[in-house]
Amino acid sequence: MPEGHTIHRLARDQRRDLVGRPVRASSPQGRFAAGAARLDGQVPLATDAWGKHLFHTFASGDVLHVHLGLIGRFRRRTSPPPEPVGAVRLRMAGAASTWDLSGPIVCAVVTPDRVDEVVGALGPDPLRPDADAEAFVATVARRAAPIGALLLDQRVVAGIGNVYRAELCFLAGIHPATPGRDLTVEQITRLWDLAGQQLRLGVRRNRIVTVDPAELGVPPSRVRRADATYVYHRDRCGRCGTPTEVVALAGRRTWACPAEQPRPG
DNA sequence: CGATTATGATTAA
DNA sequence: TAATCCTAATCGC
Repeated sequence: MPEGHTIHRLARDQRRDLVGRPVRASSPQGRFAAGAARLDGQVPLATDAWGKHLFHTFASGDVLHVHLGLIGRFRRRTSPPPEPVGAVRLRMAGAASTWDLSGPIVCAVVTPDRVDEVVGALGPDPLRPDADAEAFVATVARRAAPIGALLLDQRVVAGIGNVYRAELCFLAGIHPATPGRDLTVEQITRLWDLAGQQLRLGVRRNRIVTVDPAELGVPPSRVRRADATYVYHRDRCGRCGTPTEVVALAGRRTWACPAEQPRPG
């Protein structure tokens, strides 16, 4: 679920649902009892996404910092909400909608200074209008690490995860093991542009569909999960049918099409 | 019903 | 590189 598109979509939806009116905060599961008690009754003024980090700034100056990690999830319910389902770390109830958070890797009340620290450690986020594309290009062009590892490194570019890294390399026709410094400026710029396009599509659809739905002849909403990517987690390339190659990069598996992403060298 | 897996990231070794 | 944390869905027996 959670790559950058998920977080930016959540920011947008939760901004509309929660900002400007007091929220009722609670921790049905109990693991965030003190934080929820502190936020209860406070008025969120702004909600912001940076890469995979989500921030809610309250009128008091308190900031709620959430990172979903691998398994974290927000579920929207109608207010007043029904009994929580599963392990709900934080429930934020607004006037018409309630958001239930489970399984986050980070859920904390922090100061604006801490926000600066977190954001300062991130590379440019293609979903932010002010993102510094040049910085991404310059970083990748100088690094010897494989592009498949650099794309997962949040200090290089913020918001890309295991699905998008595989798919972006495929869409650019680049093998993920290619060292960053062996790529041309045009190739790196192409990766940046594709990242922005794909992440924006992800925000709009609220899911990752990197295949061109026209190639499948169905609307995006009816693309099955297993068909939604060209190479990620697939045995065969979704475009040409060639058996995919599995590569371990940055400690995780990624996939490539040997026919359309020739190995470097 | 237990094991495995997952779109993440940090810490220890 | 491996262990670890968070949770829930899915898979195999």
